[in-house]
Amino acid sequence: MNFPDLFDAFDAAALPPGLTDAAVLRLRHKAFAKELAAGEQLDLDTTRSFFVFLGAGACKLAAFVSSAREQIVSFHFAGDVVHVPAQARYGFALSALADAQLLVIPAESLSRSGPDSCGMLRLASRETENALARSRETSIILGRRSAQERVASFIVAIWDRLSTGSHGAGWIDLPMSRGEIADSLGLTIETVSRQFSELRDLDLIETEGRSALRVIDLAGLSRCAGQLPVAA
Amino acid sequence: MNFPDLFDAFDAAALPPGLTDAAVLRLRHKAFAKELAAGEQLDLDTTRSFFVFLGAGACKLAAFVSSAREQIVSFHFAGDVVHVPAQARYGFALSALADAQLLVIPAESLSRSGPDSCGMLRLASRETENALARSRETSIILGRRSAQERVASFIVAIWDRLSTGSHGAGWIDLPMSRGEIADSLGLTIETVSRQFSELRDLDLIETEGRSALRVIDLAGLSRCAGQLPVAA
DNA sequence: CGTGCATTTGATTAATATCAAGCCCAGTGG
DNA sequence: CCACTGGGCTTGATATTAATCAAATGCACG
Repeated sequence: MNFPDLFDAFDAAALPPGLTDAAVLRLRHKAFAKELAAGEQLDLDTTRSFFVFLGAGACKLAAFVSSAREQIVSFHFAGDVVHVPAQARYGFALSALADAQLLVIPAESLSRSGPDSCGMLRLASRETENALARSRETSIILGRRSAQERVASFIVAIWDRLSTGSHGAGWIDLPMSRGEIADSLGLTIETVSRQFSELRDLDLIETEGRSALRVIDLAGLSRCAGQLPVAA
Repeated sequence: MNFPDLFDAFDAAALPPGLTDAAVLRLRHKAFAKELAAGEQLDLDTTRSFFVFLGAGACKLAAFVSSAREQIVSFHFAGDVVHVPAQARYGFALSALADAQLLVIPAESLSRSGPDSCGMLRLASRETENALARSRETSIILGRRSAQERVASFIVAIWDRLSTGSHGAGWIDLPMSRGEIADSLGLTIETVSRQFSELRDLDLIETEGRSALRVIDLAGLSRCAGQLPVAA
C-alpha cells in the first residue's frame, strides 16, 4: 500500500467529517508511511508521542520495564489507531507481529494546528479515549488472580476484536506467539499453553496448529473469565 | 469548599490559557459540585462519560467485574482530573477513600461546544492522555509476575505521587486500606501485608500505624520493583 | 476499658514458575 | 518425495510462590 492509499484509508476510517481541505492537507504533510516486516520495530523520536494508523497487519505496543523483560501493553490490528506515548517512566515501542503498513502521525500535528483545528483535536481526543478504554480493559484482565481467568479473558477480548466481519467460518488466526500472549498477561509460556489445553478439554475453544482458534462456547468462556453471565 | 471556589481551583489547575470568557461560563453551567464522604460512591449517568476534578480528598476508580469482585483501576488525589468512562464491557464507579470535594464535568460539554471550543477539546485531549499514561503504568505494574515486584512498584508510584510537595518530613499517609491495595494489584490482603513487612525488614520502607509510610531507600525499592537502576 | 475491625503473622493447601523432555509443524536439502 | 533440522509449542515432574484458613495483635472509637 503506497502513501496515498494508506492516507485515504486513514481518512475514511478515522478522520471526522467537516474538516477543511487545508487542515487535511496539512496533516497529509506531517504524516508519513512506514512498512514493517514481521518482528521489526518502529523507531520513533522517543521525546514525542505519535498516533499510528494500522492500514494492514498486526502490531504490539510494548513497554521496556527492564533490560530483560518487555511488558506488552496492547495488541493492534488493521484499522486501529495506536497511541504511542513519549518516553516517561518507561519507554514504549511498536513492533510488527505480521507484515504491517503504518501511517505515522506526530501527535502534536493534531493539537498544535491552526484555528480550524478543532476537528483534529476531536480526532486526537477520541483516539486517546479509545486507547484509554483498551488500556483499562487490559488492567482489568491483569487484575484477575488466576491464570485461567486471564487467559479466558484474553481469548474473549481477542475473539470480540477479530471474529467479527472476517471469514464467517468462525476461525481466527492469532498473529501473536504464546510467548507474546504470556508477556501481555504476566504469565509464563508454559502456563498459557496449559490453560489453552484446559479450555480445549472443557470444549470451550478449539485450536488447530499454532495460530488457528475458534471459540465454541463464548458464554462458558466468559464464565471462566470471571465475568457475570449476563454482564451488561 | 463551595462551587465557586472549587471551580476556581479547577480553572487554575487545569483550564488552558486563552479560553474565551463565554466558553468558561458555558462550562461553569454544565459542571456541578459534589461532596463525598469517605466510602461513599459517586452515582452518575452510566451512559455518559465524565471528567471529575478532585479539589480535595482521595478517590478510587473501580470497575465492576463480577458481583463478587471489583477491580480498582486507579487511585486519585487532590488536584487530579479523573476520567470516568461510560459503561462498556464493564461498569465503572468513583468512590471516596477520604472525604472528597468533586467537580463533575460531563465529557460532552468539552467536546460538543461551540466554534470557540478548541481550548476545551485541548483540555479533554490532555486529560484523557494523562489518564491513559496512568492506566498504562497500572498495566505495567500488574504485568509483573511476583507479588514483591507489584507491591514495590505500587509504593514507588504512590510515593512519587504523594511525597512531593507535602510536609517535608518524608512521611505520607496512605488513604487506601490494605484490601484496596490488594484489589488494585490483583493480590490478597495477606500477601500485601507480608510484602510490606518484608520490605520493612529489608530497610527499604518504614511504616507506622495503618497508613503512615516512609520510603527509606527509593533506589533499592525500585530495584525490588524490577526496574532498571537508571531507568530513564 | 472494652468492642469491633483492620492488619499482621502462622500453618497449610493450591497454584504457578521452573526445569526438562518430547512433539509438531515449516522450511531445507538430499 | 522424503529425511533432516530448528523453533515454537506442549506436556510432565519438581520447586517456589501465593492463596486460603486460622489465630493473634494492634489501632480507633464509643
